[in-house]
Amino acid sequence: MENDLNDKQIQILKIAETLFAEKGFDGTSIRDISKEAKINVAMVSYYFGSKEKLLEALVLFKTSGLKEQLVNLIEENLEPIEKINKLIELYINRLNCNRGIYRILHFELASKKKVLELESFTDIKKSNLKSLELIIQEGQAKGVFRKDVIIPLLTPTILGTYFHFQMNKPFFEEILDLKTEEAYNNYIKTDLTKHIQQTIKALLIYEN
Amino acid sequence: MENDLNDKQIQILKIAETLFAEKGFDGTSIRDISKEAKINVAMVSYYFGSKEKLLEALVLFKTSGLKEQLVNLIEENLEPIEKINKLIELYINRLNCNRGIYRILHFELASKKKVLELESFTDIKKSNLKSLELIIQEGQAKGVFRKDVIIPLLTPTILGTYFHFQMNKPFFEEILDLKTEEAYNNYIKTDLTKHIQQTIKALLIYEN
DNA sequence: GTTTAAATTAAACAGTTGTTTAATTTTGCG
DNA sequence: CGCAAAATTAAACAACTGTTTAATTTAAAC
Repeated sequence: MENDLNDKQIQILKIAETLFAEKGFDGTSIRDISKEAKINVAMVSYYFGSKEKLLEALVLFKTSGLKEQLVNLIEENLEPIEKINKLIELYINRLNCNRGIYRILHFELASKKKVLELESFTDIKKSNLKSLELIIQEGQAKGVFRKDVIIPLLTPTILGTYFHFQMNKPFFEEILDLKTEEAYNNYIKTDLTKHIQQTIKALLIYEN
Repeated sequence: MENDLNDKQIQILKIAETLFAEKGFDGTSIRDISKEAKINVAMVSYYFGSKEKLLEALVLFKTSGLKEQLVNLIEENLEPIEKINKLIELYINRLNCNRGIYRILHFELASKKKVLELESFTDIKKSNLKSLELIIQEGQAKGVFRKDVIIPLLTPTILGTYFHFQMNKPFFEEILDLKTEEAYNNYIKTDLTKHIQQTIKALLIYEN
C-alpha cells in the first residue's frame, strides 16, 4: 500500500474525516468534500480513484502507530492496574482525536458487506486484544486481578462506553450541562475516562 | 401522536426496519423499501409524509411499552441489585430484539444535526435515566451502593458494551468461536448479559 | 524556449434521490 | 345502485449522486 501522500491528498483526507464524522459516509458527497476543501470535484477521483478508495486511504492513514504505542506500554515498569489505566487513557484519547474515522470503522462499516481493507483492521483489533490479555495475565499472575474475567468482553465495555457517550452527544450535553465543545471534550478526558477506569478496575478486582 | 397504524403501514415499517438495519438510513432509498414491500413509491409519502417521518413512526412503533416495563420493575419488591440486574436483562433483551432500529437511533441518527424532530426519543432516554436513578438512589439509601457514582454514565456502559459487541459481530464470532446465529444470540443472552451485570455491580459496590 | 508530464478545470454523463401530481382504481356507506 | 372518500398508480419533477471526459493550465526537465 502506498503511503506517500502529498499535502493536497492529506488535506482532502482530513476534510473527508470531518465530514464523514458529521454526516456519515453515505451522507457525505464528494461534492461536499471538494467544496469544503476548495478543490474541483474531479480531484478526489483523480487522486484516490473512487469514494470507497478514499475511505480506504483514510483508514490506513489514521490507524498507523497504535500497535507500537501499546507494545511500549506493556514494556513499561508499572503495576498492572496502572497499565490498565494508561491503556484506557490511551484508547480514549486516540478515539477522541480520531473519532470520525473510528466511528465509521466500528459502526457504519461493520454493517456493510463490502470488504475493503477489512483484514488489516481485524488484525489491529486482534493485536490490541493480545496486548490487553498480556497485561491482565500479568495482573492475575501477581494475584491482584480476578481469574474469571472474560477478557474479550472488556474491550466492548471500554470502547462501547466511550462510543455510546459520543454518539449521544446532544443528549449528554443537555443533561450534564456541557455548553461548549471544550467543556464536552474536557469531560471526556477527565470524568468519562475516570468512570471507565473505575469500572474496569472494579470488575477486575471486586470479589463477590 | 397517532398510533393507529393499519396493516399496510406496519408492513412498511417492518421492511424499513430491516433495510435500515442492513444498509443504514441514508443507504436505504424509498424505492428500496417500496420494492421490497411490493408497493408503489408514492405510498410511503402518502402514509408517512416523508422518509424522515417514516423513521419517526418506526421509532415510536418500536419503543412503545418500554417505559411501562421500567416503571413496573421499580415497583417490584426486590433488592436494588436485583432490580439493576433485571433492568440490564430487560435492556439487552429489548435491544437484541429490535437491534435494527436501535442501531439507527443510537449511532447513525445521533450525529446528524438536521434531524432531531425526535424529541420523543430524547424523552424516552430521559425517562429511562430517571428510572435508573430511582433504583440506584434506593440502593444508596439502603447503604448497599456507593454514593459517588455518576449515574448518567452507567447507561453508556450498559448499552455501549452491548452495541460494541453487536457492531463488531464478525470479529467476536471469530475469536469466541460462535459459529451459528443461535450460538451468537445465546452468548448475548447469557455471557454478555452476565458480564454487564457483573460490571455494573462491581462498579456500584466496590470500594477503593 | 520547447517539450512532456502532472495538476486542475468546467462540463457532461447516466443514475438515483425524495417528493408531488394528477389520473385511476378500490373501498365503504346510504 | 350511486357516490364520496381512501387507496393506489405511473409519470414527472428538480435536485443530487459518483464518475469520466476533454480541454486547459501549471510545473519540471531538458
